[in-house]
Amino acid sequence: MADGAVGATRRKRQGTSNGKTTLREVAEHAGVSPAAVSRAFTPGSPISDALRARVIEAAEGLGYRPNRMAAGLAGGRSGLVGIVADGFADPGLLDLLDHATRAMKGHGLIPILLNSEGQESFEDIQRIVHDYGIEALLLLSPGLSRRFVQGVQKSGIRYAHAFEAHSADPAAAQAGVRDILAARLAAATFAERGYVAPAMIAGPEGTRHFREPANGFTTTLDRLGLPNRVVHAESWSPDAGARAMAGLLAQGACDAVFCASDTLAIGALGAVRAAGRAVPEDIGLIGYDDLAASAWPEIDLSTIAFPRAEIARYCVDFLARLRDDPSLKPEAFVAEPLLVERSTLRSARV
Amino acid sequence: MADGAVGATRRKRQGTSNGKTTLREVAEHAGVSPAAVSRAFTPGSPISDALRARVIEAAEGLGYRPNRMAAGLAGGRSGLVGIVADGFADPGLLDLLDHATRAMKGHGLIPILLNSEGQESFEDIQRIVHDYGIEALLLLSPGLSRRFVQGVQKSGIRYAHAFEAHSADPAAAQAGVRDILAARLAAATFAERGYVAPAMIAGPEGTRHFREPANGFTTTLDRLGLPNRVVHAESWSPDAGARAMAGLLAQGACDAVFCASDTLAIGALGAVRAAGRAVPEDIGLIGYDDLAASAWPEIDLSTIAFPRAEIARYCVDFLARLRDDPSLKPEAFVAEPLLVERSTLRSARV
DNA sequence: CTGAAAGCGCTTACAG
DNA sequence: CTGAAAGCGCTTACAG
Repeated sequence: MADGAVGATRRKRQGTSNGKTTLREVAEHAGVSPAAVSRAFTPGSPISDALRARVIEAAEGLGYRPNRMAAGLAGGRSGLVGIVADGFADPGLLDLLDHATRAMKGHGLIPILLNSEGQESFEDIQRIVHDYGIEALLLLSPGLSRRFVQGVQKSGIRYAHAFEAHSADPAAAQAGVRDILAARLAAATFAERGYVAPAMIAGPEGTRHFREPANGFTTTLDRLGLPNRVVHAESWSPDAGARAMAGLLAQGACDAVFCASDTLAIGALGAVRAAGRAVPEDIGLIGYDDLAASAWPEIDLSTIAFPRAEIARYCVDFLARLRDDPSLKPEAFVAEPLLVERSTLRSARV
Repeated sequence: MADGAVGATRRKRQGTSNGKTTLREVAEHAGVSPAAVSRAFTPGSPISDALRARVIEAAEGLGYRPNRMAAGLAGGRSGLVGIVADGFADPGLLDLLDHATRAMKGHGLIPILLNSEGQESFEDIQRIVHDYGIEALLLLSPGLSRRFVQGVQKSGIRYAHAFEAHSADPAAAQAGVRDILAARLAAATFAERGYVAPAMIAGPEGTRHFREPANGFTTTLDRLGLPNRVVHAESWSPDAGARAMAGLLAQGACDAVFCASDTLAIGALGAVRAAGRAVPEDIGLIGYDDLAASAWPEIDLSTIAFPRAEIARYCVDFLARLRDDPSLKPEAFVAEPLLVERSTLRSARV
């Protein structure tokens, strides 16, 4: 019967049915068991090609789509992955979000956006993961505390981590540029361009990305016999960058500044100009991120690229593979820091 | 018994249980029916204060949290709302996302990020809504086609729409600035500042935001007896803005330009300077959005504000109210366009 | 490879 | 107000 009359149920219920075809109806129309329908839609399930074909045909005829919530409940595979993000003032996040969501779509994964701005503790996130049967977490947040990351680690929740890249024996899947290498590159570049007193504006204290790049920066410069110093910005905003730069300028004695992010560098750039100093002659500037805005002619910032597209894709692909093979070992994708040459750096001495 | 032994089930299953307490266990510990536990957690359910208190106590003791997936399946209230977004190159979206997700958290709603960039048809979105029992849609996308919006409308899916604001008899909940008023304000401002040949760089043809602002712009200028013209950018990117501006400049005969977005205006600004013309003396510029970047000293763009925080919050709050009262009628929140005065406009004639 | 059955963790008409 | 029961739409050991 084409009208799909289902065995009389005692009462009409609302549920999420939404007037949509259910697995049971497909089973009846195809003349198979419900289990067969389920198997037909589950890759790797034990089912013959013939049976599967029959099911698929009936399903298409009825416009059937498995209800993922029910599948998640029954089988634990909701297809939901939580994107933990903060730093909503940094356009780089938007880019990451764009790439990550596109990659997820390719894997049939659905992104839940977990805004961890402010003091979202790991426990809060963990609760949501439980409440919704979220399968994995994608950490897209540079501002995550060590405590948070350790919490995720211990919880056993699957995850991948952008903004983290320790090539040796990673504790979890991660992808990123190694901050220390970026900092070394910046330091070496300043030296090569003839700057003699480089400084660094690092991110706010307490961030996981603070110590490593600062070390890379000072160590390299020490080795080259150049003076150097590191100050912190109070946040990642351009304003914070401008204030830090103003402070550096007030103390004199610096002619090049590496900023831990492009947002910081953009603020610093404004501060340098406001102080009547010339970029890149008086002051050289290197950012870190290569935001779209950094390429605008008004900004035109020399910076170290952070390959957001590759990193987002790598993390999502890893999560998708992990889903098919839970025994997968953590891996790291380490991108090389790359200098994007624009106008805030003197050219190399010839 | 504190160990919560549950009646012997025939087999161990994995499910999403995750080792977490279930409703049944709470019921047993509290010595009440499962229904009572469910009711205790559902505002407005028929349950005595005494019973509820007893349940809540047991629940807290066990660290119980209702599984939202199961609740969604059984009751149709998943708490999931889909954010339909595109334009991931525009930082304004990130801002909107930030405000919307924060507002949702306040209502216990969870955001699913639906990236509609490219050609995501309404049918695709509808499928996801079904698959996951998404309760409502928040349209945060300026680039949605009329077809898409009509599809949502007809589908009966609940939604709220940012970037839309027709005060009279709204067909659905919407919030935004009326483009036509923004365009009129820009036109009037140019006239007041003594510009004599204003032009407008509108968004790409085909966008829902094209015709209305263009009309507002030209009509106002016609009435004031000033020449005017409208060109389209090929996209919303700064590059597209720069190309449109270059085109305008090449033809001469314009001394002020209203851009349909700040991203466009930022590109236009670069093009004006690249052509060796002075802003705001030779060419006045007004953008639309008031992005964070527009306030950077290097940009310092005069623009018409789009109150993203209020708009995002309004939409989310509406969705939350609609959830509690499905009979709620659609409403519109119309924000007044407001000129943010910066350096790309001559000052008023004295 | 298949099907019947139990179960995932909740909700809600129904009958007190 | 309460509880027993049926149901939401799927999955997966179990026993062929």
